[in-house]
Amino acid sequence: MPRMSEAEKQKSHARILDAAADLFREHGIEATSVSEVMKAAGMTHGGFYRHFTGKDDLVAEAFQKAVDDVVAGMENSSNAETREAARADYIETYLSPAHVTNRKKGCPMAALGPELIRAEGETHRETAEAVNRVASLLQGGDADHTGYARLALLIGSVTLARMVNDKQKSQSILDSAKGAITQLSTPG
Amino acid sequence: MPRMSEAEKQKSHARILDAAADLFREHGIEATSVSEVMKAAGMTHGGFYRHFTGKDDLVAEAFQKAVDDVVAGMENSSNAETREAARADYIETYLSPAHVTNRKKGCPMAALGPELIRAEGETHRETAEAVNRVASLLQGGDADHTGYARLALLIGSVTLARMVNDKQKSQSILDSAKGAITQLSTPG
DNA sequence: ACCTTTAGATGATGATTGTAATCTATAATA
DNA sequence: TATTATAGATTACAATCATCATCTAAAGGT
Repeated sequence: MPRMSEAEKQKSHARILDAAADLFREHGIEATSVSEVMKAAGMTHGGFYRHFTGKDDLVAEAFQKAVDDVVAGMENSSNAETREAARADYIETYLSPAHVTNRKKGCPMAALGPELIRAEGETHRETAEAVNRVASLLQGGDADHTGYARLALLIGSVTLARMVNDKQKSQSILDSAKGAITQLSTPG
Repeated sequence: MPRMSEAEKQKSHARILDAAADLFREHGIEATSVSEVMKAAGMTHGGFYRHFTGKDDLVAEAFQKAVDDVVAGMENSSNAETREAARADYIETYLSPAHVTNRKKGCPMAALGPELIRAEGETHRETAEAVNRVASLLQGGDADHTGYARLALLIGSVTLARMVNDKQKSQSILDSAKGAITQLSTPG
């Protein structure tokens, strides 16, 4: 069928990236094959290497995209009058049952964290950068240093809520996190 | 070379389990092959199925063992005069640079959480149980419901500290977690 | 002492993996 | 319009995977 316009190639590229970001978050990076990704993107595996140098390259780009989407979603939050309101919105969404269930569209750090730790090169650098980027978005002001703790609480809670696989207990975990995260802001 | 006494068989079984628990935590479950585990245990891959029905079985047993070790380590903590002191010890150890570095002997929930979420059957049940068991050990009294939040903070913080791969930032994350976890006890 | 049982070794199984060479149809260029 | 460059399809590759059949040697019961 090829060849196609430059714009269409970019569309293919984006489709591969979207499929990869979803599949990686849902089934893990190691458990997802290149051909699964390509099939989900509506292509066969052969064309993959016209877009990426290898699977590692795909992982790096897909993770970056997932993080960008999450950050963008927070920055132009619907009713983000103040930055503080946007932050509260984000936390509310993060600690929702929907986020616990919908892994493939959820936080890439929570889904892939431990797997990314073992990554090297570009992926590794991006991982570290993503942590710092999101943590700084979560902290209150310059004097506030709770960004890391907030992010840790979010990531840890969603992970635990997914591990218990019991709606009621899952909700208890989310509630516990909500209660805790408010305590972190007010200086003790 | 076989056959050996029942006691020696159990020793082999334990060696396989130890090797698996280490390798899974260090490289992940999917990324670790049965023959890698057997080689680390000092055997060839063929004998594996005399001990386990399959890899899933191994995962379940190895995870259980890792959790048991962690819990036991907390319960007979060296200077565990009060239960509260043991808890404080555990948190201190958990939020140490050594724990961040030494993945293969660290918390199995932090290392394998997202991978275990996708597990089924026995492993899945054990995962849920482990969360509840450790969370209840972490909470103060009956009136205290911060166990989940504390555990989430621990798991999330070690994960983040491992993701940044920068000693200084890693330490900042641990410090942030220590500051946060003390705030969780005192009723706001 | 003989026989049965079995832990672990050896080797083969078929499936799946990441990567690459080759093909082909078409869009861009001249 | 004829040529060229290339996105994606097809097919092939060697490696690795989990699992299993078979072989072996030695331990335990008789």
